[in-house]
Amino acid sequence: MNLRGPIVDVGGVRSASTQYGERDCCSIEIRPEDGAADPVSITLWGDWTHTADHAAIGMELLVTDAEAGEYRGETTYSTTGDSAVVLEPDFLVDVTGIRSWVQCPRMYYLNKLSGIPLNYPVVKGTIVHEVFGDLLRGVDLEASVADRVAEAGLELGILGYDAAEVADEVRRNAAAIDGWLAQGTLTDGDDWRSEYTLISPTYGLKGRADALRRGMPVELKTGKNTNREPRFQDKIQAACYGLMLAEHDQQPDTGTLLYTKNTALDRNEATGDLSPAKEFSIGDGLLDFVIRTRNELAAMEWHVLNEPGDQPDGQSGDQPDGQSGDQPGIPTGHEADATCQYCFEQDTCMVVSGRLNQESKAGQIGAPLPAEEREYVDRFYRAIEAERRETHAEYRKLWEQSPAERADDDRALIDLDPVSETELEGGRWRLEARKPGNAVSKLREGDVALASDGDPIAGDAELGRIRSLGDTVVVETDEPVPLRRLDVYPSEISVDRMLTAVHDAILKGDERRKDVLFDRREPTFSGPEREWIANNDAQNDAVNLATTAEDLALIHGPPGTGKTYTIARAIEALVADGDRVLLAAFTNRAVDNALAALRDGTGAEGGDGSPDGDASDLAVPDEDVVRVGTETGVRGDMQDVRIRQRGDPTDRARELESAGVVAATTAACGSRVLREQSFDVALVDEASQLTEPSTLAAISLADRFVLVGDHEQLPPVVRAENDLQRSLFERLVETYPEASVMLDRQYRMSQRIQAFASREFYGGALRPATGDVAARSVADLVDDVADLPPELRRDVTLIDPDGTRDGNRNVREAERVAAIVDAYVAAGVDPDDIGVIAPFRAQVAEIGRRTDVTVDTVDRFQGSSKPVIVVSFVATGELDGPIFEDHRRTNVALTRAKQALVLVGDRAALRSDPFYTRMVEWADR
DNA sequence: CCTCTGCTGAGAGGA
Repeated sequence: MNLRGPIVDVGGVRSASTQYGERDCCSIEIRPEDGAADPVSITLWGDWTHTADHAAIGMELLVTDAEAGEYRGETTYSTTGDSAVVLEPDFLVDVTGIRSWVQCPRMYYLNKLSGIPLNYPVVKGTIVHEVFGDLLRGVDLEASVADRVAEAGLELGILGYDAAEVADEVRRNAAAIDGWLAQGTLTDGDDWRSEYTLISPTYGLKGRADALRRGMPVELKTGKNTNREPRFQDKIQAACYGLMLAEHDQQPDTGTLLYTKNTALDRNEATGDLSPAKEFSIGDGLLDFVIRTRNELAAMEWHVLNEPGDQPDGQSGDQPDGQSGDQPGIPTGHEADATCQYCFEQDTCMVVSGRLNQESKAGQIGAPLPAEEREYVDRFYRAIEAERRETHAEYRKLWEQSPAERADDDRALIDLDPVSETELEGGRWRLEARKPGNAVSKLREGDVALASDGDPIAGDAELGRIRSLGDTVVVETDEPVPLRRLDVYPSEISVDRMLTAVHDAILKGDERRKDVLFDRREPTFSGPEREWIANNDAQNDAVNLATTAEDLALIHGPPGTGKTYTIARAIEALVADGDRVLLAAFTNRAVDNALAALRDGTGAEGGDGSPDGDASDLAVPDEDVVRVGTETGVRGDMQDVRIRQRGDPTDRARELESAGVVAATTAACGSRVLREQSFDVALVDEASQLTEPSTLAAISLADRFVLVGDHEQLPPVVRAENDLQRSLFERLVETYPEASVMLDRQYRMSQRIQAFASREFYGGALRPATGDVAARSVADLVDDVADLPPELRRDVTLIDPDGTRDGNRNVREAERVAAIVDAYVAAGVDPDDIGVIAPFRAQVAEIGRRTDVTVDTVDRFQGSSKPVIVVSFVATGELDGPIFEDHRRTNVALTRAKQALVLVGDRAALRSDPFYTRMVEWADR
């Protein structure tokens, strides 16, 4: 039987006499998650006491194949020969993490912190792996090499390599594979599968095997190994995949490692140490070792989040015993018996240890960073790791949900009806399935998703890309799978990139920059003030702030104040001054919006936000602009400036390096290619929706930076509650008010509509830009106001439909909202001019069933506007819940309207809160 | 109780 639950007590390791002789054992008490409230005792025998050494109260423990026994009238449990003991099984460790951990735990930490930079061996390795996959799929070697080298054009170009020399080297590596395959190893009976994604809920592991041959893992290594044996960490990697295959009821007993630099195929097989393929047996002992190693790693990660430890204050840093006593969860290297002298990470290791004053086996180089900077790294490291845990929770949905929960959840499409599996050119597959009824999900075209036969864990599953999501679902994969289910595949890329951004900014960052970030130095400005924008002083000030900043400038743009227009003018001005500019934002939509404004020389939304609506004469020519992003991420009309990865290395690199303006999401700023670029100025839009580390990813690439945002609108989207919730923009606006300017004239809302938001959020400073804007009224939208029902003739109105909240819906309110929309349309308002906003997706769906106009959540409405906005509040009784407590969300909802705003909600519920009471009084006036 | 977008998928090397 399997036992699982949080640990409530860990006993000491003792020796016991058994029929097999003296054996070590250790008792652990857990509170089983199912059944009785009483803790149960489990005795871990033999090598599992190693895991007991790493266990702590509060950790989750799983013991498989435990055996029940009786001791002094109580049922106790113990491990058996088949048992596995797993700590924190919900923490999904990457196989590559285990690989580096067995070399040295500190290497695991360093890889995570600093990321793997753009370098040639790694890029080449990736290409060889792709060629390997192609060969297994039957693609011609020459065609594959040419194609895969071309695909890596941009990265190779940045590294200064030319296609022919890379192709030569790849060909030599591939020849070793090809030769091995041809040697007769690939017999008729062989069944191959390339790039197999594996997730193991039992062992808390995930990863992707290069290939399976007859169910046995095959790992490709593009390096050389002249030893008779495979490298230990390589064996461990392959063994991890073997372990995870147990989840599929397969028990591989052999692993193969293919070292492609070992090209001496002509050597005698019997003596030939240089054969590329090395086999090894995967025995139970090795698998148990893998699990124990994973437990060590998972335990260390648990300590990061659950033991705050001393602040690294510079005094308690040197722990003589070699333990990272004051920084739990930060490996020192003493855990391993690796030799630092031979380690390629030795220098990095010593520098990081020196900077952060960490204990490390390799020793320290250089002076420690100031305590406040070390504290900063520590704080964000923890916050980001907490966010990683939340990502792991999303993986859990792949196996944990009951069918009913799954039907409610929108992270997967289930009960698909497979239609066809078609082989494409290059051996890939196109899977098609019919979607039942009106199933909706978070999946989007272009997303990477897990296609499966209905069971993504134990069944047949392939990672692929969604091509189409109409009535039929189309997915492209490497191997065919009966497409019955499609799941969102959670990605840790965002958290990984936040971590490297903190590393780059603090450990490698410029001192002057850090002085400003840590409030040790006031930002300065120099140079002449010029007139860039007539008729709007705040916008003009904002551009001047951006052009004269020697450190940073902050532009606070409330709703409708012409943020995008100002950004475009600021970039033009900077480019005119000879600066190279990075334009970044959190979402692809915001990047493309700002880029569009820059390219057509006006503001977005047809000049909304521009004082005169004139095109600028400084417009940046298209050939100087490059958009970095994926094909599906980038808007259609920006594809012409999107840089392709594929192509001649020299051409691609020149295209990027010669661009005066590079536009990308902050996530893309953390990519290996952009981390190699540098800019004079980084301008970040939607900065108030960015976590501090994400902002760092963009601004670390530039000497100076400009942040544009509005901290009175929506904050960053994060899963965990911690330091990531506050944006750098908000922090800096508070620290350096004199480095910021607020755009105070808005081009959207009527006087009546903007009054509440202006008073509540902007200290009354927000005002209509012109008399025409102020005078906007519902009368502008209809021939005769008398055609509207009396309550809708007002520009702002509150309607109480006397409904009842049911979960996240309110049916009666939804009906009333639909009736209001109908009344506007009947009076002659264009349905395209009406938008409906609700706090919950359930209510959005409820209203959407009753009307054809745009209905969406607040979050999705941010950044756009409509002449008529109807807001459904849903709540009755009490206004509890964070969705109402964060008033910024209400600010966004109310400020989408230009001419007419209708609030639909329960008057009594709204009056239960002072803020909403003021809103009701404003609407009723 | 909830809202939500990024990621080319992860992982690719070196005595």
